[in-house]
Order: sequence, then structure tokens, then C-alpha cells
Amino acid sequence: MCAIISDMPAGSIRARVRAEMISEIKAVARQHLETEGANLSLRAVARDMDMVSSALYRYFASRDDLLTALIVDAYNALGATVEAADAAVTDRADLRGRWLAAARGVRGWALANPAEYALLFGSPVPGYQAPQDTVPAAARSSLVLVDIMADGYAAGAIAPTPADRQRLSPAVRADLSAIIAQVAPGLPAELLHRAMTGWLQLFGTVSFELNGQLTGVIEARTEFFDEQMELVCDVIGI
Amino acid sequence: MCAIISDMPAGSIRARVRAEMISEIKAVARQHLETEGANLSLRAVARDMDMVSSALYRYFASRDDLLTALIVDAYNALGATVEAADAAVTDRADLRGRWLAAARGVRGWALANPAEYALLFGSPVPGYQAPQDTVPAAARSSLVLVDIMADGYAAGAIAPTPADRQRLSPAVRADLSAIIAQVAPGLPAELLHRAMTGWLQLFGTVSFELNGQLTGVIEARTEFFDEQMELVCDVIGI
DNA sequence: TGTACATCAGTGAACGCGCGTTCACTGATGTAC
DNA sequence: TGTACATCAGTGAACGCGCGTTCACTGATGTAC
Repeated sequence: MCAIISDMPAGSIRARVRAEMISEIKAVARQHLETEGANLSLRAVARDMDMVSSALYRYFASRDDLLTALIVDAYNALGATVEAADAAVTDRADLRGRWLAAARGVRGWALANPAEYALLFGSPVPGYQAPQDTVPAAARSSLVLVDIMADGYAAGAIAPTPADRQRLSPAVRADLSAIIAQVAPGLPAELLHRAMTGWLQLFGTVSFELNGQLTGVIEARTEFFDEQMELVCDVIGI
Repeated sequence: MCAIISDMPAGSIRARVRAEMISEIKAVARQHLETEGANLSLRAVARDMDMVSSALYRYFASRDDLLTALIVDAYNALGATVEAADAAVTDRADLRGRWLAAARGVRGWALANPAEYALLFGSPVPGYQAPQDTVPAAARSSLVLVDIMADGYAAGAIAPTPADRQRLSPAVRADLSAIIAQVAPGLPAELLHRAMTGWLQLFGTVSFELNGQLTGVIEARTEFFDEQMELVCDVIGI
């Protein structure tokens, strides 16, 4: 559950005001994440809204519930950004162009929303356990990458090589098959494996940039990112 | 500065007891990181040592100083592990074997010390700014990877391709050259670029495993990791 | 070798601040007759 | 259309807890003469 659900008639004035309040609480909380990191303080959020801290409990049952709502929102915002970036590529057969667009979409969103990115991909918040609600939202951005591979396979542009087949162990193949059944029926496991390579490279690069691991090493961040992504496209054969 | 420096005669009993105390404080603090994440509490550490919290100030000037000491230690522990893993490969010309050994060294250390790994590569601790002291220690593990490339280049086993040269932008080339001058004189920038691809893939994969991004996706973690590393060795040509 | 002195480790109390959550309550806003 | 009642938002005080850091202090341990 993200926010406390009331049985108010939907669309009523009260329901609309309530929805606006929830949005504003989340917006203020996002600002706090930006400055304070994941140690989100309910009292600080309430203070910024000129409310008493206990009033927040009308909207969220606990601090963890608010965190969960922020996480789900962030996954969806990232997912929507990446989906839009991919969709903006008019030549749907241009797999590399689509992949690069999606990758730049991830990086752009992460740079614009570093605190939310950290919430999703940074070290786990102590004492917080993400509930199942977050899973579908979490998958959205990754699904874009899988779709690119699936489109390429359907069009005959990419296919597993013998070297691919040899590399995959039965155990990993089984894991991949389980995902394929849910997400992209018919896609060869080898191609999902390649997509995951790109996925790891993409998020690894973005995470290192955001966590400061490139400080003093690489200054031309945008060029470096693009060249890494070009290289990874070579690897996965698109 | 990691610990408060006193002008006691080195090697005296007091100096030895003092060094042991510092080690024990750090050890207890490491245990707390394991359970509580990066929100390290001096009072909690003191409690576990049956001391009063103010006594810790004999050994560390502040909480941040203790954190810095833990970070430097962790970087060094990781670096030593990776160096040992590489050094254990007797056939020094077996670049792929050395790379895989180093990569498994990183992953093994990370799985054994997840909290410390998070401290190094996770989201930045709010309000904490790493001082310059951490830089040399931070570089150790990466240097092993660079050395493998440098050895391969010196032996004539790997060399830049025309495609490599074309890909690199002048800006990134300049960044890479600055590092090469300090760390591996004579190494072509293209080969350092390849090493960084592997470096990003390696830490990206380990971070995703530790942060739970593979939960419900890949269960055969060790096989998956090895296969990703094999693939990345293909990419960087070793 | 014995004594006076300096150094150091650790104590305990305090300052000033933070936090999440509960609970009885006051008013205002909506709803049903 | 007007009134009685129920629902809801927000208040303010409190509980019980945490934290980093400072400071004057007590003893114990070492050092110099």
C-alpha cells in the first residue's frame, strides 16, 4: 500500500484535495531526499509543509509507506522516460539507435534525479524492506531493453551464435527461460543474456558516475558514456 | 587523518595498547555497518565496547574520521584481495585467467563484506565528504586490471584496432592520457578504455547482485557472474 | 632505587538537538433526512 | 431548504527513544631526576 486509502466517494472535492495533498507530501519528500539522502524524516517534511508531523499520518501509515510510494513513483518516472526515449526513434528497425536512446534516457533521468536514482539503485536503506508492490514498476525500464532485442530477433536482425550457446550454463539458462516466459515469449535465452550484459554495463556506468567513482578519472562524462554504450552495442550485436 | 595521532614513543606498551584499541573500535564499527548500514553510531559502538561514548574521542576526532578510517581500510582490504588473486595466477601471460581471477576476487570480497562494499561503492553517505586520503587506497583494485592490460600490451598480445581509434573522442582520450601518465606510461589510451569497460561491467554486476537488483531474476549468481566476465573478456580482447 | 611530576585513558553529566508514533481533541466540511 | 449528524483534517502534547560532542574530573601508567 502506498497511501492510506479512504472510502471517500471518488471525484469528490475532498478526494481531489486529498490527492493533491498526497502529491505535495511526496514532492516535498523528494526535495528532502535530494539534500539528505535516504534518511527521510517525516518531521522535516511536515515542517516544510507548515503542518504538524502527526498530520502526515492521515496520508501515509508510516515512514516506510511514504518511502515505498516514492520508490514506486521513481521507478515509474524512470520507466516512462526510457519508454518515451525509445518510442521517439522513428526507424524501429534501428536497434542500435533505439538502444542508445534508451541508455541516454536512463542517464539523463539519473542526472536530473540523483537522489531518486540512489533510492532505486543505491545501497539498501537500513531497516527498509521493499514490498512486492514495487516489482512491476521496477521492471519497466528493463523491459524496454528486452523489447529492443525481441524486435531485432523477430526481424531476423540478430540471432544466437554458437559461441553464445556454448557459454550459457544450464542453471543460468533456466533462470533466463523463466523470465522469457513472462516477458518475451520465444526470445532465445542467449539474446536475453546479451541484453543483460548491456543492462549491467548501462547501470554500472551511470551508478559509477553518480556515486563519484569517476571523479578525477573521467571528466568528459557524456562522451565517455556514449562511447561505452557504442562499445556495448558492438558486443551485443546490434 | 584516520586516527588521532599522539606523540607517544613508538613501540611503547602504551602505543601498542592504543593501536589495539583503534583496531577493536574499527572492528566493532564494521559489525555495526553490517547490521545498520552507513548510519554509523558512535554511541552504539561505545556501548558494545563497554565504554562511555566520549572515550572514543581519545582515538578518533569525530564520527567522520572513524568513517574515513573504515573506508581506507576497506579499500585496502579489497585491493589486497584482488592483488593476491591476480598474483596467484602462475602463468602471467594468461591475461584472461588473470582477469577472471581478479574479478572473482572482487566479487568474493564484496559478498564476504557487503556492508563495506556498500560503503565504498554505494550511494554517498549524507553529509560525509571523503577526504583526499582515500584516493590512493581506492585505486588499488583498479590498478590490478590496468596492469593486466599493460602486461598484455607489453607482450604484444593485445593492441588497439582501427575501430578502437575511431571510437575514442578527443576529450575522453585526453582524460585517459592523464591517467596513463600517472599509472601505466606507454599504454595506448584505447586499451585503457577497454579496461574501463571491463571495470564498469565488473563493478556493475557485483553492485546489482549486492543491492538486490538480481532478486527474482537470476538465481545462479556465480555462473551468471562468470559468464558475464567471460563475455567481457571477449569484448576487451583478452 | 625512590620519588615527584607529566601524560594519558576513561568517566559521568550535560547541552541541544533530532526522530517516529500515539492519542484525545477541536473545527470544518460534507451528507441524509 | 434547513437542520442534525457523521466524517474527515489537522492540532498539540506527550512518550520514549536516539544522537554527536564538550568539559571538568579521577586514577592509573609511564618518565625524569
